[in-house]
Amino acid sequence: MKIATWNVNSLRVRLPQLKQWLTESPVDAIGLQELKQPDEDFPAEEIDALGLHAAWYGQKTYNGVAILARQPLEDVEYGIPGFEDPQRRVIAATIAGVRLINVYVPNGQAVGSDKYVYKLEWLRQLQAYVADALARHPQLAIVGDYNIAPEDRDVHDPAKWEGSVHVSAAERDALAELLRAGLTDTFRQFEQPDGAYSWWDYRMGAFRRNHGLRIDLVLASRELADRCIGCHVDRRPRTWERPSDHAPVVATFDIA
DNA sequence: ATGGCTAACATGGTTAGA
Repeated sequence: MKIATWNVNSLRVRLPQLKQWLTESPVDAIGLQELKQPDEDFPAEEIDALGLHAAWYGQKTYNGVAILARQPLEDVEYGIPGFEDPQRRVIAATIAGVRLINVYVPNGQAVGSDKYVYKLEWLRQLQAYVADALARHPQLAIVGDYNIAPEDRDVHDPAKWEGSVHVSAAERDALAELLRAGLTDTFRQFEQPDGAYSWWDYRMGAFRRNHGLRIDLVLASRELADRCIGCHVDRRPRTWERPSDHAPVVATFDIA
């Protein structure tokens, strides 16, 4: 079973690339972030034509998340229960017995800003949600754009980024808390090349120079992590015409 | 050099992303 995550940065613009990538690199399930479109614009027919089931939770202009899967989606949940949040950033579903939560963690803009405060509060809400989900679902994967680089090796120039948003201690602590609760960063279960990132700024030739961050993650519960047999970033779509600034990340599990 | 690019909304220039 292959589970992927991809921040498409506008599903309207990126639909052709999504279709191409899913055709070339079939996965069993994928979490998409930053749809940037209202629910009524979701390309349901085109996704159906790919042979995929889907659930989506969008909004105009900003945010928006979706799950696509080969098998039907069961027990779809929208947002974090009990957390009133006008920003649509979370969707969950069960696929072939695996619980999949797809998240678009707030950017945070700058340390100390209102958006940073919101990001940290949002992460606290996510921690509680995840603790509950882990208790209910032994086979749990939480994929998405975390907007946090877990460690300095996930940052192209740690000295330049030190203390700033995406790497600050409070953000990394929040992510570490998720891992302590019983999740594994599947990417780090395996030997990886240096400079493996999942996002590169559109500016400054950042992709060409590999000036990136690894902020898109596939986290897995113990039971699922034990069956994980690989995880990689697929940089190819970042080389295509009019790319998303994020690349897809794919984890493979030894499950039917 | 604190910008550089891209997308949405708008239909020029602002907001947001990371």
